[in-house]
Amino acid sequence: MCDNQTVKTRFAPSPTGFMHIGNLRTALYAYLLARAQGGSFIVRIEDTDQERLVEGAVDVILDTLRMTGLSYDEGPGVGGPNGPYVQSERRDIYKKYAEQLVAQGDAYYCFCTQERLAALHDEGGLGGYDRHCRDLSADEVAARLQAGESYVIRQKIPLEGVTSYYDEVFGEISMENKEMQDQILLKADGYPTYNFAHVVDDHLMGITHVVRGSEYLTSTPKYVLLYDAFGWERPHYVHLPLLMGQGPDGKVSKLSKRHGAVSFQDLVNGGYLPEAILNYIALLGWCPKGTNQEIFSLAELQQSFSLEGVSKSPSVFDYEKLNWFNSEYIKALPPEEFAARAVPVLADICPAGTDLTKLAALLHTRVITFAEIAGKVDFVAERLPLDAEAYTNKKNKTTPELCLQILQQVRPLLADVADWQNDTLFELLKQYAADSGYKAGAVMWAVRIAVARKAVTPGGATELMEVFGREESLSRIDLAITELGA
RNA sequence: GGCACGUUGGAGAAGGGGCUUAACUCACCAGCCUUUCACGCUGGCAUUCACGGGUUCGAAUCCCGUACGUGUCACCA
Repeated sequence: MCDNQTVKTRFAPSPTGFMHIGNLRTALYAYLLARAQGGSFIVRIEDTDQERLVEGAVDVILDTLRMTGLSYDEGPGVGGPNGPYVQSERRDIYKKYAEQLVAQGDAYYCFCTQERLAALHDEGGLGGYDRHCRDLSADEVAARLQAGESYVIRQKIPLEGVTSYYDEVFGEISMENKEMQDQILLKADGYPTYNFAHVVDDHLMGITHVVRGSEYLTSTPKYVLLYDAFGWERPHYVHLPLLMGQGPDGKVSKLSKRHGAVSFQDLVNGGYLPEAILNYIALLGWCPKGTNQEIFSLAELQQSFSLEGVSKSPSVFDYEKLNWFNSEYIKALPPEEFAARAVPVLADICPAGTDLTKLAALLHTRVITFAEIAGKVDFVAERLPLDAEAYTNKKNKTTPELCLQILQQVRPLLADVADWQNDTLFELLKQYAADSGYKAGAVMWAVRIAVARKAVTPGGATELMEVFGREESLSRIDLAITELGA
């Protein structure tokens, strides 16, 4: 074990084009584990699958880390003493180590064709590779290599015995060697597989804690065998419970696209704040000790994070709870900041003369995501078609007829208001209600419906009039009177 | 199918032999506040910890089995 070293973790994503939320959480935990103890955190790009390369995918990953504040000490863009940090640029390294393993007798050349492998799979089913080339003679191997035959290098797994390792969250994990395949280390195209490359790199880069999803829990014995074969010190393993999604049928499975927006960028585009997303996923599979706190900044997470709080059981990603976090973060935004983000959106859809700052203020406590804004102010952007029945309200006992009357009486009063402000308007209507004997609620209802032309609005009658401004407000009331009168 | 891991309310979860008549949060429901909605506030929401045995004076907590779920068995990571 390596207790005296400082912790060094890594995030090693494949550039697949988007940042899966589960991946982000893995990155977060790896980051937190290192930072909580003053250790370092590095990023490595695992692009050994040439067929799955996606243009610009690395930038997506790096942008996400930047937006979430997960800073790294070594990696693409920042460099470091253990580079390069992109696996496709390290091919010579893997080849060298793979050959070393062959020389030691812990790996072997395999010349089996893909067709043979496929046939094996078709007939036998679940047996896997039959180790056909495991015991080829040295001469035969040399000859076939000489002849230029295509080959891969496979790991020579012991036929008997048990391999176990200790996982920091799941505990002791044991696996019978006979359950393991002689997995491919080096592919025919010269690239290493994940199974091999990550072991070599983690060792060379000095990684002390391997943090990754629990889908690797049962393949880790194979990796441990590799460390042992090289005589390298094994790292600590930290497998994280899976992130699940719940389908419409109620069934849960590994969170994937069929469950909706599952990438960081999808969520951001959906109006979620990076801090809210990060905060939420931090709590999926981890719970702080001795506190019920739920709102955490990245800095606070760094302070509180520890492995003991990591759970073993998978957790279901819940958009409702994410919504709650997001609305909390939005409410916590200073008004100016909220306005700075909302006003540009509003400016695009609202007519000139609208008080956008006031509108933004009304929206501040009523919005769950920024993406919702447009839908909430549609009534400002245009005069919505309005059914007279909208004037009927049970609680305030209003009817279209009553509202017409109120509007007709209130309209000249409003026209005389010099100071077109919420407070002034509100006092005026209240006074009118007192004078006329109508319930204040009824008056407000009539005016609000007339002005907004919508049943549910962000803000009350006079708040909305302030947003609309005098001219538009009176004009809308006139329209309402005409419509109700007809 | 083999192997591995998991199982506390609709979701996230605390609790890890007596302090639990099982915290807290989301969702949901009811009420209050109120210029609709939202915000905010108050209260409700598992007599029970997948099930069955066992250990113990005592179990959600320890042991065994069963069921269910998920993951994994690629020249993908």
